[in-house]
Amino acid sequence: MASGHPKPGSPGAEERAGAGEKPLAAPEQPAMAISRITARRDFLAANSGTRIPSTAFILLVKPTTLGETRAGFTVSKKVGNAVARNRARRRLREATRIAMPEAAVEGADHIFIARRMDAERPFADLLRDARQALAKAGRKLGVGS
RNA sequence: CCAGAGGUUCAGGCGGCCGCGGGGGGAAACUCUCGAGGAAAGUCCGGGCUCCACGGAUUGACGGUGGCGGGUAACGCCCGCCGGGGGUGACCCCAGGGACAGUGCAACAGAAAAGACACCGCCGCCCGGGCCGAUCCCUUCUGGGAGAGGCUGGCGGCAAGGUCGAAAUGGUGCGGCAAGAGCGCACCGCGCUGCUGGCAACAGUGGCGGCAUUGCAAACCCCACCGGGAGCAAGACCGAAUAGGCGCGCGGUGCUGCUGGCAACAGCGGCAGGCCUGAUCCGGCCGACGCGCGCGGGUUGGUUGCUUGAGGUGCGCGGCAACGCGCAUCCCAGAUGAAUGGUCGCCCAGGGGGUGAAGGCCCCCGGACAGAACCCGGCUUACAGGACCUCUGGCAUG
Repeated sequence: MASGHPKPGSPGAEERAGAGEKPLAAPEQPAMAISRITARRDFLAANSGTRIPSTAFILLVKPTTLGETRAGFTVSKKVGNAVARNRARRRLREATRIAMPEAAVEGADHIFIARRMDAERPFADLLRDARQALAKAGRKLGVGS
């Protein structure tokens, strides 16, 4: 919340707003900011996006007009019990935290749907899968648009 | 030392680096701090809390509980005790009220399964019938007759023994008898009853009775006691459009009788309908439709409820115990597409392999069940591997 937003202005200029306006990709920002998808309608909307299957997950990418890059995770009961589902979601989150700033499609929604073998796959492999899937999505959409 | 019984407890540890959620500080950069479980699980009981419903009496239905006493906010939980069963023992198991209120069921096997029976068997009598038949008599022969005895049979008595079964109409012993039998007696068991002990369940004991009284109530049932419904997606607040809606006041419903009126209709009386409970009674309330006044908003999102509580820990006191009381001290997750993760190193347990006489050394694998969702008290189920305490039986030593 209210991340970064370095204000070039003088610190003395007390400006009470700040929270309202969205920072539009400051030029000095090294990587894109990733926010989280939580609303059900956004998940449903992403169903029509580009679909990239991988070993431990399925990636859905859907460009939006919001101007921000977002990620969401879907872990159904097919994955296992509550412990297995938590673990799958956390590992996916960690992998995307590392991989997305460098490889995500800017301004698009990314949905990761966990598969059953998610929890067993070594983390290094999972991370590589995420990078490859994101790169593939970038190529597809780049060609498309 | 071996085998076993009961209980308590842990749930890998430490440290880098990069992250996540809550709270505090700060103008900011940032920083400090807290962050899953014993079952968080199943949602099977009991509560708190919230909203809804709720006039009284009687009765019924449905669900639950079931030895006694205690603990508790409460319980179907816990503790202690009683009774029954199992074990050498420590200990363990038991829905453990009622089967002379009624109905029902008791498969198979077996002679017989509920007020019953006689298959084998035991005993007595009958010798009448059938079969076999040593031997003897008659007859030329065929054949006929007598006939001890055996087998089979008939009538009656019996239920001890055998057989079947989950269960067989009390058990053991002695007497008794043709053989037997509670037929008689003693003890045990059972029923009724008195006394003593105990708050009680119940125990002990005296008298009487005779074998009466099969089992199943986790079959219906009977008895006693208990029980409103829904759940934090409860509920509250904030903000926007349309429609339905809701409350109050006034007039006011249907059928029918009489009276008045040409009629519309009016007056008086009786009956009816719906709701308040499944039923009955008492009691209460409502009204088709019209007019007037007032209120308010399904859903989605946000905020709240939301974590300080029948709370944890320590000490003391009371109690056999469950537990209670007092004092001190601590604050210990609050997410909501849902935080507690990723990775690396060392150590600790575990498994496998290699080497060695062995202590050991090296390598590989690798960490049970499982994730808070309003909060407590229980129950049940899942669980790698440990640690500790108490007790029992046996062996050895002293």
